[in-house]
Amino acid sequence: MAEKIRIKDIAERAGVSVGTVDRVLHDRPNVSKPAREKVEKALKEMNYQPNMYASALAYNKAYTFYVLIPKHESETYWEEIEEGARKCEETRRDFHIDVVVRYYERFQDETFRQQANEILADNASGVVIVPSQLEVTREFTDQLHEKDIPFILLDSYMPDLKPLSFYGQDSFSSGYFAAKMLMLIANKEKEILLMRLTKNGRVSSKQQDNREVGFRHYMHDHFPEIEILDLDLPSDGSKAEYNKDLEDFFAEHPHLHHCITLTSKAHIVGDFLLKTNRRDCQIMGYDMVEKNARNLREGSISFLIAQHAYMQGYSCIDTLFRAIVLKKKVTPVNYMPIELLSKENVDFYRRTQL
Amino acid sequence: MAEKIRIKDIAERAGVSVGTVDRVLHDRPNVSKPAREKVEKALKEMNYQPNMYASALAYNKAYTFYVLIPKHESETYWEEIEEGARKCEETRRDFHIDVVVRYYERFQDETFRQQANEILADNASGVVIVPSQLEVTREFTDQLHEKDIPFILLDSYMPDLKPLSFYGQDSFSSGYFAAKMLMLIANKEKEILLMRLTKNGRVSSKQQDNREVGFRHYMHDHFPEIEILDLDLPSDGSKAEYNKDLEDFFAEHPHLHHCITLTSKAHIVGDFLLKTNRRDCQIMGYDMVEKNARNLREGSISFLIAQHAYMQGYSCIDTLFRAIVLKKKVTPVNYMPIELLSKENVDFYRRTQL
DNA sequence: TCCAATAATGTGGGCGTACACAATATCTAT
DNA sequence: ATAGATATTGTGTACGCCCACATTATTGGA
Repeated sequence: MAEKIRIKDIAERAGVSVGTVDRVLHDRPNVSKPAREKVEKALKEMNYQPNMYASALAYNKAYTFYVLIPKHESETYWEEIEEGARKCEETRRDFHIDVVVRYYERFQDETFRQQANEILADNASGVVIVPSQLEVTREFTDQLHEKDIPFILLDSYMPDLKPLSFYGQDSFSSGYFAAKMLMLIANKEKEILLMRLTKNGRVSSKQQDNREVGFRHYMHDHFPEIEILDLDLPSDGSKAEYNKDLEDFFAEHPHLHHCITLTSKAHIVGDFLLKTNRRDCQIMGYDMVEKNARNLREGSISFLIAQHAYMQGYSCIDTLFRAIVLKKKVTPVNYMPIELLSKENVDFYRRTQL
Repeated sequence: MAEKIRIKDIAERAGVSVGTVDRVLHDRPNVSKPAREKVEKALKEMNYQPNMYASALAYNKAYTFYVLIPKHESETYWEEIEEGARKCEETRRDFHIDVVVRYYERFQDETFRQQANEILADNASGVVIVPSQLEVTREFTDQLHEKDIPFILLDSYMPDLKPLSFYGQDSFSSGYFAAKMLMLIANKEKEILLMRLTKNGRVSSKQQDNREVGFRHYMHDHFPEIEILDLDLPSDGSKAEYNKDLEDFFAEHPHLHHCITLTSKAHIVGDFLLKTNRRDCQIMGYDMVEKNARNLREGSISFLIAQHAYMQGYSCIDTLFRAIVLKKKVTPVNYMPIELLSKENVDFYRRTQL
């Protein structure tokens, strides 16, 4: 059974004191070459693994991790991420981990900058960032690099910024997969609807954009003859506006039977269909938020693609923890699973396996 | 921000010594009623949460968790479970957790009994059991109850045995879901093939059996006109035997285009189809083992249903750990997600999110 | 060669908790 | 009231590691 090797055992084997072993372990100065070599040899031979709990206890140091994400309402993808992060804070409580969440307004760079500056002023131990536009995000990460503060990118991958790690879904593959699934039920159609959320005429997130590329890619390769109709809804519209837009659209296209959105707002269409009693249209969308789950169970949404938002939030904080507190190496790029949910398996989709 | 409240702080607030607080915390005798009340009041008011790492350090006690599973080869569902359990052992190493895996032969009760007895003799702190037949399993769990050794059931749920917890997939729902997915691609068929693995003419596991119930249930409800052809292969057959049986079957049924198996052996059919160059037959099966993954990527398997075997092994050990070492409450029934894998999303299926 | 400066090494206290044991306080029977 | 038993409370040490400080060895300059 795996013997517990302590620093003391290493010291004895190497014929030095625990202080010297400690210096070697932490790469601190004032160790003679022969001593260092003896210790390193003993370390390797005995396969020393530090007891991280004793270590954390002795350090007795507090860490503050900041999370910078878009402002959001309840029952959203972002909220799930936040809850996952909070859960990790709780799990690691005994290591003195504090998680502070800060919000910025999408498309308002100033709010991003302001929050970024506050985080910099507060001397964070690490940061999780849901990127805004590349340039304004870079302003922030450059300063973080300067201050040697590790950060993780969440949701949107920008390798140029050299993050410690990335968590999110491969949007292209996810859109590609979504198309495949939609075509299992819609392969006989002449036209399908792609509902998008836009802000000032632009698609409202890089994720949505990339998913669309993957989606169209699949359609082009496998079903070039199917026409993809676009319907853009304002990302900050009201229920009434949405219903009017949808009403108009469906009036124009009475033979439409399949609709997909690459956002978490499938429930807008689902509610509309239920309300107007259209039972001959199937919908597909993203994210296991409560409103979507309800539609899925009732049958007004056929498929959802989920991405373990809760787990993403959890993993980001836990990765900062492992990198900064435990000083372990971490995986630089983490694509989350692309999961298909339907009425039949949605009840087994769980927040976390732990 | 969350202030760290220590036993010492509680002692001061309650006006007693740390020893008394310790006695209250561990429900040990020799505490006067007024003292106990003062301490409990302070505990509640200050919301004391023990530092489990300091606690583990002080306990300095070793725990041995046994895992009793069927004997298996590499690249199987069982092996993944074993690896997950090992991973958890490593993660919790600093708590002195040892995981010992024992194997029994399926359908040979004697081997199960023998391993069970050894585990009992070794004084396990906790046990994870993949159940054999109900009665022989009960013999074991009765003794565990008698010795107050907690155990977790894995894969097959037997509530009568009163386990501490259960991990596994809901087999009925999983078979039901499998049928739905198969019917997305096979809804125009007159007949489909259900390939089963049997031992002495009986289906070789309770899981497989229950999945079949769910599967047939869906078919009966939604596609009663489709004929389900059975083909039973021996669970311990050779590649040559399999190929011969399949050859015979396909000769008899030249118009068969869809095949499903509710076991992890879809790759047997996949390899056969590749080898005999039959490109017009689509397969569905279970479990993300390497052989299946290869077939999936090459296109000879269309869908797999996965159940996070690795995570199941991990969670079982971690649950024993949380219950026994940390003395926390644990969830009694844990159904794992029912996940759909296809060529397009298989690369993002990950062993663990942590 | 000797002393001061510096490099190398060793030692002890503390992190929060558990538990054995020492030190009191309370009670019972004489 | 007092010895002796028992119930209650307090204290000190250990767990493995980190780090400040004390101690010892080595070096270089006069």
